[in-house]
Amino acid sequence: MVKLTDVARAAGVGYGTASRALSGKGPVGGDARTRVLEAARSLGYTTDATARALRERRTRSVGLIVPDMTNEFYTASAEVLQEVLRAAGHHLLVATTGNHPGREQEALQEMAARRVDGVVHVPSGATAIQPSPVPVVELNRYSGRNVPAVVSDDYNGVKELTQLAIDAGHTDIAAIVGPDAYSTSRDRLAGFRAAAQQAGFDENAATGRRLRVVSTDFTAEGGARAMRTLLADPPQAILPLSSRLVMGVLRTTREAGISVPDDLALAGYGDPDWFEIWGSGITTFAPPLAEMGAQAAKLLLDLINGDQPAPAVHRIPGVLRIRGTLGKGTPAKHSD
Amino acid sequence: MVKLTDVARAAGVGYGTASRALSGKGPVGGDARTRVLEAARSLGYTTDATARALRERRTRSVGLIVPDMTNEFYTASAEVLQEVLRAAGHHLLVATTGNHPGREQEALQEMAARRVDGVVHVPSGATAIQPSPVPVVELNRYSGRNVPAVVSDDYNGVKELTQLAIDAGHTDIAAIVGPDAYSTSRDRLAGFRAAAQQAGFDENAATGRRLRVVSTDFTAEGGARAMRTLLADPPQAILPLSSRLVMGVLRTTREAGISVPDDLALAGYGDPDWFEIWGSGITTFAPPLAEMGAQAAKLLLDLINGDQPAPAVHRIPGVLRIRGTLGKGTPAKHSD
DNA sequence: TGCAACGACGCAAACGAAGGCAGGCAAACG
DNA sequence: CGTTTGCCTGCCTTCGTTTGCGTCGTTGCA
Repeated sequence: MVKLTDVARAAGVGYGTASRALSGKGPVGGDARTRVLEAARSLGYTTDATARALRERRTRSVGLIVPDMTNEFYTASAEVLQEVLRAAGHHLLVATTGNHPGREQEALQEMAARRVDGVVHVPSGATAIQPSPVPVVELNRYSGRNVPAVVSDDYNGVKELTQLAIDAGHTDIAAIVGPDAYSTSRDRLAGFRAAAQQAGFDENAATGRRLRVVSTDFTAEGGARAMRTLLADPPQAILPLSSRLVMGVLRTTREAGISVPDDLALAGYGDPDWFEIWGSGITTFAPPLAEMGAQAAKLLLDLINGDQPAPAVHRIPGVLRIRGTLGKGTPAKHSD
Repeated sequence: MVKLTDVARAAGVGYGTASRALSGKGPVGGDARTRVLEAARSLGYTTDATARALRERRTRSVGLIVPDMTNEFYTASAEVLQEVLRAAGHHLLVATTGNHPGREQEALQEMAARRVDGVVHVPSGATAIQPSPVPVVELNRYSGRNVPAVVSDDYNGVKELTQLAIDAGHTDIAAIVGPDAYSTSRDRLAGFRAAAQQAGFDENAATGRRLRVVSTDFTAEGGARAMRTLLADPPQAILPLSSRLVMGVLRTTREAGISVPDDLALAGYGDPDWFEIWGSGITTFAPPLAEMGAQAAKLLLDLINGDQPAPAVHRIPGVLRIRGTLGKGTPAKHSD
């Protein structure tokens, strides 16, 4: 691997001069500059990022810690996050946790050991995670630690979505949510409850309007299981509040021969591209994944540059996609 | 940030001893060892990976270069790739190219500059990419350069898939493929042609059995466009040979009010989870994405360890998923 | 023509860890 | 009791880059 001293020797200058010529900082004669540049080009010199990182005390890299890389919910944000960071000269070090607090802690330590300039982190709910010595921005979920977070405005999104189901005339609505440990579960559930209770729904159907909540894990299998238990006394409308839960619910209805929306209305969460072409189209709340990624990147860059943004939860509004799965009574407003 | 000399001072030993105690290499007294370990623990010492990388001339990190992070086709491999590499003590540096040869070249250089120990690369078809000074394994596609590659056995997979369509009784079959620059397009197309021609299909329907091929780009929009042009003279069966092309085709048939499989039989490629629950289930060839990721990781680890595997294309067999979209004539064999 | 000032450039130190080398001390053996 | 052996240990150097400092030469102004 050709190094700076090789370039300097080839150009007939000291290595300090070569360094300055390459980096563009500090005064260097036009003649020497062109000789250095030419030598570097012809030798195929590329500056050693490990040595530079040691000297400069920064790596121009940031860590991304997500539960897994196959979930569009994370990768859609990650894609634009990566784009924004790359434009700012940073590269991405990725680790997955599978939602295990142990691996999450491990990943955080590994990132710190590698001296990344910052970390974007989808936190599990674990409270035992130790504070990181590098700037951290939370994405998708917030942990409650004193760290800025960028999330979707799930409370209002799911509230509106629920209102949509109510407006469609359904009087027996069930929501399926993920584990309470995740802020996403809590926010979505709160939005659901707010809309339903405001419309007079309660658990006992005292008013003739009934709401139910089933909690499971955030997987298709969890959704399928939850739906199966619901089958004993099926609601009129089901709200699986994550795209994987939607998947699970649809597997179960399919097996059970239940037609959506004819036998059961459905409104989902998330907007993977197949929602549009499934049956009559799945009505859903689409979180602003791209904007969230961009926002998280910007926040982290600010942090890296020494600015101290208030550690707050940034809730970005998403959009309702009104399609066919809520049945005939669905109003056409809000659609885009 | 606490460093080795801090630990050594706290433990009352020289920093060489501290280094040996921490790394476990070289003789160190039991007493000194425990003092060093204790000091490191209480100070929260974590060895500086940048300094270590400079000295050891390896980073314990590998680069992953993919077109984009939102495509399940890449992330499903990446997930297990990451798993295997992590188990071997390597971490992942990720770059996306958007299939731009320029950004691909740039990413390769960046990886080299960061002195990654190796690179896993989904190559675009560009021939102008310069050889990398670090070990490279190609994934999903092969470029023809002298580099080991791990791909799905698309030729045989698509050949069998096509045979399935033929066995179902369809006599007018069209395939939609991606750009010829990608090995995936060429292999899938070759498999399609092999099966069709062997069964007496040709472009002119001279034998009463007609095959058509439409080439477009590997996006849903490309698939939708291709399907729209096909609508002027619709085939009996359509084979969009990537999951995104399937998505595009289904968008068009939906808009046009064409029922799949009643009006048009379909067999796809890839197996995103929604294929199972779309309509009667999408019959498809599922490439072994997880195995490919694992295999690529193992190959790269061998390369890093100095072994020199023959630079060959490893084709891993996938599996046919026989579901409902090929229509009534579909035989039940081969299913799993 | 002399002096000052500034641009250009070489040399050296530092970033933090790892490993070679040599010295010291204790135990074991003659 | 002396010597050797071998483990333990501390110090020095190295990895490749950036940057501060000192020096030299040139130029401009009086």
